[in-house]
Order: sequence, then C-alpha cells, then structure tokens
Amino acid sequence: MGDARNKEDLYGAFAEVGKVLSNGKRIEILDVLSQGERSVEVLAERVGTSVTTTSAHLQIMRRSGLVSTRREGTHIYYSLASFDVVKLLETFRSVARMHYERVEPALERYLGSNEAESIDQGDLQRRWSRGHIVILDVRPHEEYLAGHIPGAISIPLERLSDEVEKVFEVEAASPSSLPESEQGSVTPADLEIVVYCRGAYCSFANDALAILQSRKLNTIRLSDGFTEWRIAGREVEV
Amino acid sequence: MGDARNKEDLYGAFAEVGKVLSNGKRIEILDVLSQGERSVEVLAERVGTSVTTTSAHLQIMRRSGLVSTRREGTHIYYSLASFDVVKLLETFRSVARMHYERVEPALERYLGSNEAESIDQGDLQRRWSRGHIVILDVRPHEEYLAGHIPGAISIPLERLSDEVEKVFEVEAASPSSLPESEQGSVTPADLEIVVYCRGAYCSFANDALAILQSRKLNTIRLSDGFTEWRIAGREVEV
DNA sequence: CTAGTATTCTTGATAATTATAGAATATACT
DNA sequence: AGTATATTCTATAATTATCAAGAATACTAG
Repeated sequence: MGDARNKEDLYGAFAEVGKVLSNGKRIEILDVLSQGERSVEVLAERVGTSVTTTSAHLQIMRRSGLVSTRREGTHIYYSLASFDVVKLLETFRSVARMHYERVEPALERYLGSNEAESIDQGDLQRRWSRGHIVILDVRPHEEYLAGHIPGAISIPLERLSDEVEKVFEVEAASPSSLPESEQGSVTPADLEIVVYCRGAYCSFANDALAILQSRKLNTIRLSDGFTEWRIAGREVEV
Repeated sequence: MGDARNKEDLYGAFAEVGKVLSNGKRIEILDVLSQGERSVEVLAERVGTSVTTTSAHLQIMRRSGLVSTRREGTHIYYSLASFDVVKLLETFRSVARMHYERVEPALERYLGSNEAESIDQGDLQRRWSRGHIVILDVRPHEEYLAGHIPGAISIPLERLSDEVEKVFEVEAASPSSLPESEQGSVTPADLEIVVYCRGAYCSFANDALAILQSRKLNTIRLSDGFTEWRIAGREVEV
C-alpha cells in the first residue's frame, strides 16, 4: 500500500488517459465523435490521416476508455464513452485557451477574427422569440438530423453557395411570433441570419459567415455551437 | 482562414496543453502544486526524479501556461496558473476513473481498499457539529498552515506514530458543542477520528488510517481530501 | 568582484510515438 | 465455401520524449 510502484501505476493510468489529449489529431477525432458515432474510414477522411494511422489513434483512445466501439456488420462505429467526455474536452479547451498564449492567435487565424459579430445562446433565444431571424445550421446534414437547435434550418457549408435562397423560403413558410400586420414585409436585408456549427472551435460557421456577408446579407454567428448548447442543457430538436 | 495549416496549429496548441496530462510524473507535480507553490528541488524530492528531469518537466508545464513561476532571490517557485487548473485536474481524473478500467484497481493497490471506512464532506460537517470527533490533517505541516478544514488539527503522517496522543489533548482542550453533562466522559474508544489528506488520490490518509487502526482507535477517512473541499467551495481555515 | 547556490541548458543514450504501406483478420453477402 | 469490404496487425522509418550527468547561467551575499 502507498508504495512507489503502486503510485507509478496509478499516475501512469491517469497519464494514459491524458495521452488522448496530447495529440492534435486525436483531439480532432474527439471533436468529430462529439457529433455522433463514426467509422474509421469516415474519421480518417474528416481528419486527413490514412486509415491505418487513424485506426492506431483510435486504439489508443479506446484503450483509455474515453471512446467505445459498436460493431454493425463489417463496420465498427466509434463513439465517445459518455457525454462526460464532451464536457471534459470543453473544460480542457477553455482552460487551455485561458492559459496558453498560443491558442488565441491560432484560433483567430483559423476562424478569422470577427469576434464582434457573434451573439451568445441567451441572446439567440431572446431574438428567436421576437422573430425576424433565421437560425442556420451549417454542419453536415446527418449531424443536423442527429439533433439541432430548435427552429434551426440545415444548409451544410458545402452547399451553402448554391442554396442561399432556402433561407428566405423558410422565413416565408414558418411565420414568426410577430403580429400578422408586421409579417410579409421582411426584405432580405431586414432578416437576420444566425449561423452556428459544431462548437466554438469549428470553422464552418465563420466560413459560412464569409459567404453570406459577401452577398450583403445581415449575418451573425452564434459565439459557440451545438456542443456547448447541449452542455448548457438547452432544448434540442431532433 | 479555416485551412489545414491553421487547423493543425490550433489543435497542436491544444495538444501541447494536453501533453501536460500525458505523463505520470507531471500529474504528480500538478498534485503537489495544487497544495501551493514549490521550488524545483522540493518537487524533485517529492516526486522522486532528479532535479534536471523535474526541471525539464516543469519547462513543458510552464510553456503550456498551466504552471507559472515566481522568482524570489535564487529560488524559483512554481505554482498552478489558477484554481481552474485544479478543477480541470479533478474533472480529468474523475472521467479517467469512470472510464478507464485500469484506474480503480491501481487506486485500490495504492490506497488499500477500505472504501467502507470513509465519509463524505457533508457527513463530516454534520458529525463535527454533533461533537465527539476529531478532524485530523496528516499533510505536511506547511500545507496545513496554508489552509485546512475548519477545526482540523495537524499531525503530519511521518510524525503520527510518535504523536498519536495529541489527538486526545485537542479533544480535551476544545470542548464540543455537546451539553456540559456529557463532556469529560469520552474514552479513546468513543472518540472518532476523521483523517484527511490532499485529495482522493493521496495515500497519506490511508497510511494514517492503518497506523491509527493498529492502535485500536476508532478511525475513518474523509472520502476525498482538501483539494475537493476547496473545489466544493466550503469554508477554509487558515 | 567573487564565491556560492539554485536553476536551466546542453548533450547523449534509450525509449516511445507517429505515420505509412502492405499483410492478415473478421464479417457480410451471394 | 468464396469473394468483397472494413478494420487491425506487422514492420519500418522518421520524429519526438524521457532521463540524467555535467556545463552554463542567474542571482545573492559578503
């Protein structure tokens, strides 16, 4: 009891879990998995490593217990062991962001620095109830289907350029909570589009922002994303 | 914006913070630092690595921003950048413990498995107000001085064998909240001793438990320790 | 300025990690 | 059973981490 060998084992066990967070590709994989289960092949494609390398990373992650697997026929689907892992990742990144000075600049280079043009979750809900906004989910469609912010419509980023007009169709189809007299008079410039993606560290929303603003649309991004929305315990629509 | 190079930088930056948690010795160092600032020499001694190796670990930790330094004359004192790091460590370990099956057995081998003989923070406060217990802090004396659970007395583990009788002196000196009539009649067997140390993963309390129980004293450990006490936001006495 | 002490930097040996290609395995389907 | 497909295992090379001894640096005190 309490001797050096056992101490090493214990701390070694913790370190093995920490190892999951010590490689960028693995953190990227965690990010994708926080949106739902995925196969090795899909993960490899999303993360940009070979299938073998991705598999090796996944073995490390599975051994740590943070990731679990489910076999369905010839496919093996990887998923996060529990929602606690999403929360841990969120805590981890917020601490990293606060303390490691290299994070913020890297984030600005990756997302572009339009911090001014974002609103938080509470603002979004308030504005949504007042009407005249469209909530736009630019994640891949299957992630939208797995759950999204109530009222949001789905236009995946890669289809956004071709399908912008869908935004106005939706506004016409589902009247807001405003009195009748004020409806129907909304011009594209009046309508505010709130864009969101997976989370605060996902570039989809900012890429979408660039596209929409180049078309002179009144667009803003949610300051974080769907992951943080779930962590906050807010309502999710499926 | 949003390209592969920047993405790599961002996730790489996160990974560099994760690296701190990917080595057992570094986690051990974080544990010691969560009790207060320490010099390289002291840390090396506590953790059981050479000063040079310890210094190298500390450089990694400092670069990540989780650990900061303060120079006082010839000494450099290392400390955690903020209390958030303690909370992160706590979250991290609780997730690791839940999901990685190797943690629990390692913990039992290190601490000994007397799970039955522990009480939680709420129980401790309730029993303390009812009297007839002594709260015993077995951490090194300087950690006790930096802050401890209200009412606790300090007997560092390495002095415990020689100074057990101090426990009874204290009970005599500071009468509990019981009515006068019931005081003075406490025998060593009646008196319950609640032991605590740094945290749930610290072996001091269990080592102390073994010593006290071998003397047939009525002893129990706090299920976690001082770190968790602080995280819970409970009152601290200095 | 100099001696003394604490800490970090250099160096080098060893071990671990990352990544990939190609072989092997496991399952589904016909 | 045999083929197709998804995934893991094996082997290999390049990179990076770990650790410790000794040199170099930074600061204090006389």
